[in-house]
Amino acid sequence: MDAYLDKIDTFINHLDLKTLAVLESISSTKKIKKGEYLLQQGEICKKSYFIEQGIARKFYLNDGKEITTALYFENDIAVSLDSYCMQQPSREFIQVIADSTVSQTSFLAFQTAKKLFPKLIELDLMLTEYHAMWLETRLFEFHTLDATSRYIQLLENHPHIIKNIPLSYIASYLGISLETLSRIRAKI
Amino acid sequence: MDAYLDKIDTFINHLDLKTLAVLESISSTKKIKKGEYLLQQGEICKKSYFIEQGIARKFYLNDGKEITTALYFENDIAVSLDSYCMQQPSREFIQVIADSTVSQTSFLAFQTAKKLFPKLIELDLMLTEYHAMWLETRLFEFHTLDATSRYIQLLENHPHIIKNIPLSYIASYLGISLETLSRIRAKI
DNA sequence: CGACATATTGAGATCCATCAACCAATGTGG
DNA sequence: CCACATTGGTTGATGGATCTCAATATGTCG
Repeated sequence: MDAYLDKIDTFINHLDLKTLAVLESISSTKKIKKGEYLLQQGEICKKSYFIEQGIARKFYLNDGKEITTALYFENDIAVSLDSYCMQQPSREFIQVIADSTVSQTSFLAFQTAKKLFPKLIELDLMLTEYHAMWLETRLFEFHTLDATSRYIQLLENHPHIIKNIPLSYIASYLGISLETLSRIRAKI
Repeated sequence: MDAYLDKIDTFINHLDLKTLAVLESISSTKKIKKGEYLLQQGEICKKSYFIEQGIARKFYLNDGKEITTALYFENDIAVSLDSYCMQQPSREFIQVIADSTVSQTSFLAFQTAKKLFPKLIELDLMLTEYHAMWLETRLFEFHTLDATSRYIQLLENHPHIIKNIPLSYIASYLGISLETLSRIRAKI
């Protein structure tokens, strides 16, 4: 799947200057402090957030408990997919959990830009495909791996996660309790 | 999310005649007998399969056990996403589990057609977005619901499934054992 | 230092998988 | 048409993985 990221990268680097300029013009960089929210539950996700630097997480509330569904690092794009695609209120929160710099792009501006610069539709498609493949990988892990294996998998693929993120977020991202994760770590 | 399907439907119905004709020309309808495979593990997924009539499932082998990852009915599109997008060997099988009629579209032909008829890229994007949202829903269920709730959820959203599909497939689709599913059914 | 978030550890309960036996329906070859 | 295999489903007993509740540490930051 990294190959696909490369493909996307190459695609962007080969965009004509006008298209690149438009992309630039509809994005703006912003510094966000740890703990602040990019998106609140109930809001419509009107922007996509490219993490230039820092960490963010996406989560929702279930019976008052926070369930972390995604963790974002440098070069990841954070959106609440259904809210973004359908422009409906979001069930999810997106929160920055370390001081960060994000480049945000308005959904509407991007829609307009896509009409004028069709290459951007292709880009959107590739990004969405990548995200869908990532979701399938994650489902695969829930389907086949037990808690310990899921954690090891995470360790191997994203070693930086453990150093920077509270265990409680990681545990809920893995779909296990904080205590179980702690025990898993003690055992390894 | 049904609203999004409607949107896609509307989009297709408003395509210009030429684009529709191209879409038609690169697709072909085929009858498939129960048990036959649309895609085998190791093959590259070179086609997408629109189920006009019948039932199919997607699964992979894990330690020799079949894990069903998707169930397809009328109007669903079956592909092995990563194999299709990246044109790499598939980990998954796609098997027809009832006599079916499918309309298959070649990946390559579709790629070519998209170059000539950009509306098709938009269509592809919408379909991919829909699929990604579906995956998120499924992940949500694995994350928050226990076996019984997942089954009930399935019952409510897809009552036709239970009538037509062996319990063993449903169980593995839900990520539980056949026996557990049987007990859940007895209890409800 | 005190306060509050973060992490570890223990004990008991619960969910679910596994193994194994069994039943019912369907189909197949002789 | 019968004997038997095959497939799909149920049921019981047991063990393991993981959750929950609760107590106790270990930060970390004003």
